[in-house]
Amino acid sequence: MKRKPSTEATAAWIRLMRVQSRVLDAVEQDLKKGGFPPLAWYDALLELSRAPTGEMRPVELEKQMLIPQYSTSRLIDRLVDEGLAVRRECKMDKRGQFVEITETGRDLQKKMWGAYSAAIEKHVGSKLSDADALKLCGLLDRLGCSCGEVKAASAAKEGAPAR
Amino acid sequence: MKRKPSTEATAAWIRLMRVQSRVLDAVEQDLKKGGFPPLAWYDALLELSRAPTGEMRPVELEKQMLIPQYSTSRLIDRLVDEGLAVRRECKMDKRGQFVEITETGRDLQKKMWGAYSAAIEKHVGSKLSDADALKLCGLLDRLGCSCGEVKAASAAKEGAPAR
DNA sequence: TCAAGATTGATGCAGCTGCATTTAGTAGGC
DNA sequence: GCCTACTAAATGCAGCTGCATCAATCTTGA
Repeated sequence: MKRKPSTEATAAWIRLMRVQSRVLDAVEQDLKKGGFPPLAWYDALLELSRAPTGEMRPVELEKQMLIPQYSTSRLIDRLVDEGLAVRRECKMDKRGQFVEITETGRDLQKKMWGAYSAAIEKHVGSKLSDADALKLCGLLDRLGCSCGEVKAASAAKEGAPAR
Repeated sequence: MKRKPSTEATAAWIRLMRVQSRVLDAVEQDLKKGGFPPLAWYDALLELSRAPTGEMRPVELEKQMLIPQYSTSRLIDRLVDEGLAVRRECKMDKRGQFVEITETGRDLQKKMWGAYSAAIEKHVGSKLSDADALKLCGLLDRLGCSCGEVKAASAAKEGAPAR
């Protein structure tokens, strides 16, 4: 069971870890400089804003964002504290609730997309041709442990979820 | 300044974030199941074990691992608490110190490499041919914000640093 | 020689994560 | 109806991260 990975695989692993961390840091840093909250907030706001009614069950949000339950719970807390979302009771299921994005929340999501998209362009787009970006996608997808595909189209218009 | 990135670049960004997080999780999970400490500990032990004298200044460790100063300081605390390293005073510079890996530390590093390398093979190696792994390296390197190259050779023999 | 500035390492604080547990409500079987 | 099993969400605790700051020491230059 030992010394199995090839040097190539190991090198790919190292780069995957290093480069992701560098690029993520750079993007988060750019957002912070713009006075914006962390990326996770953006992801949540984006999901909420995409919901046809503007509201979602925490459970759904959790599935969309691929983060654990407690994490969702606390993220919602923070959004609500900042007035970016509100909790609504769920009459069909009294255990549950709905989370609805506010106008402030929608505004912030849009403003963040400006800074966020600029950061993606700066730290990814400008360093890779479209063809190479596609190649990278293809290779990365093969590593994705059967993680559902992300349609490029869905990300293109209004924002991109991370994680 | 808005809506700049191509859909290809955005898709690459999303996958970079998602896949890295999945793969890292999977590897960390495997290590945890084996009863081992987190990857960061491994990285530190590896750097220390590679030092010709078995000891390093925290500042050097910091530079090697590309983590912030306070993070190094606390990581060393934990290693020392667990008997994996010891602090030694530095006579040339009384502000500073040396950190030396213990035999226990060396043993742990070696044992961890068994589990770690198996995890790399399982989650990366087995999903990519060597040629594709190299392609992936090439593409990722272009995103690396002038981060120093990692020689494949240095990683091959005894372990691979993350981050 | 001595003050100003840089460097080394530690630490208090706040926020976030994971884990386990708790609380509350639902649903199914009998 | 009532007991059990399940699901939705919240929360207490520990550990880790980032940020700012601190104390101690070293270096430099006038």
